[in-house]
Amino acid sequence: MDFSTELKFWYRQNARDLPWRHTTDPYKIWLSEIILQQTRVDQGMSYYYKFTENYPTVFDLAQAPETQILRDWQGLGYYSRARNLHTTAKLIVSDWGGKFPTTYSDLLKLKGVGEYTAAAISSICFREAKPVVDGNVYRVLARVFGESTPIDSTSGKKRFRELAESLLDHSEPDVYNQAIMEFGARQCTPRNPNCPICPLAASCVARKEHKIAVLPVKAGKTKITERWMNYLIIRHKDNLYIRQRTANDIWKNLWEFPLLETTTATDPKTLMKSTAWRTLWQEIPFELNHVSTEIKHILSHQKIWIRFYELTIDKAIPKKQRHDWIQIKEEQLEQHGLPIALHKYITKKRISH
DNA sequence: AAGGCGGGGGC
DNA sequence: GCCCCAGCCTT
Repeated sequence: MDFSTELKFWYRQNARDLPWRHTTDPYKIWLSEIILQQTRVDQGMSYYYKFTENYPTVFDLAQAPETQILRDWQGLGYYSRARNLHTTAKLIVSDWGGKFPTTYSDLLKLKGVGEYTAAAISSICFREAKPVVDGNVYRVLARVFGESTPIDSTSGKKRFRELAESLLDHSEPDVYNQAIMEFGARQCTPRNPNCPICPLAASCVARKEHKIAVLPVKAGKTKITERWMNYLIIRHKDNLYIRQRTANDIWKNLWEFPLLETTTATDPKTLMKSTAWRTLWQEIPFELNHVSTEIKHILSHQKIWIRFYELTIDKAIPKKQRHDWIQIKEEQLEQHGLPIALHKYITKKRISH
């Protein structure tokens, strides 16, 4: 059996029953593909159900306010996906009459749809012969063919794309593409692949040359930067103050409490004597109720130390001194998408009360 | 061509 | 701790 036949044979016996495998509706497939970018199936599953239920059609998604979409995306990460999701939904309605484009090249023009996603949608929904090249495919091809060009280099991407092109099953691109990804996710796993029962073991170069552990090769190393965030949870009766993060930074367009970010670790005493603190409060009287311990929050490229200051005030902060904060009722907080570290802190508080 | 962008899970 | 996940966009 050749490569694609072997993979499809394996797939028909080992495919998981996943909800997006029961449809070829491009809207649903698009949703699932965006959700699954850099995301494990197990993690994305509940979000797929949430989005298909809350937004059954592209019209529902297009009409929804972005804040609501970000709230539903809360916790999934890479929030540009949610913003682009909204942008594209609106464009599909306005320029395409609510019907998705049917070709790879047209799909590729959509915000948030790159080569991988365009190939996935066009092959699964329209059987266009375009190979998907995702993390799974890099791993399977690198091992089976002993390809050691770094997958994060320009030349490596070209090599793997060409290799994938040459292997693509043109008669069933939809089945083949899902087969090779499923094979990478379940059989040829990053660590401890199940080589003893692998149908490709006999021809696998990495297996023969004992390179399973070193393939695929990745060249780049991400630099981790540290940040210190001090959040002010300011209560006035049953009101809270929040602001939206609008800068080109992590958590863009999500909501947060008033923030004092420092460039080094700063203990509460020092922070409350700093000019930043005094500038923020000016003459407003407040009562400090609680200061949390430092909470470590790890992102792929940042290590963030978060401390929460819980305060109450007797009089609402005058508009002039409110910076870009808005005042909301405490129960309205859940209508806003928060970084998951903030959401967890608030939720835990509520339970402990 | 390189770097930024989340959060969770496996080991 | 480190690595990886149905990647994409910006500079």
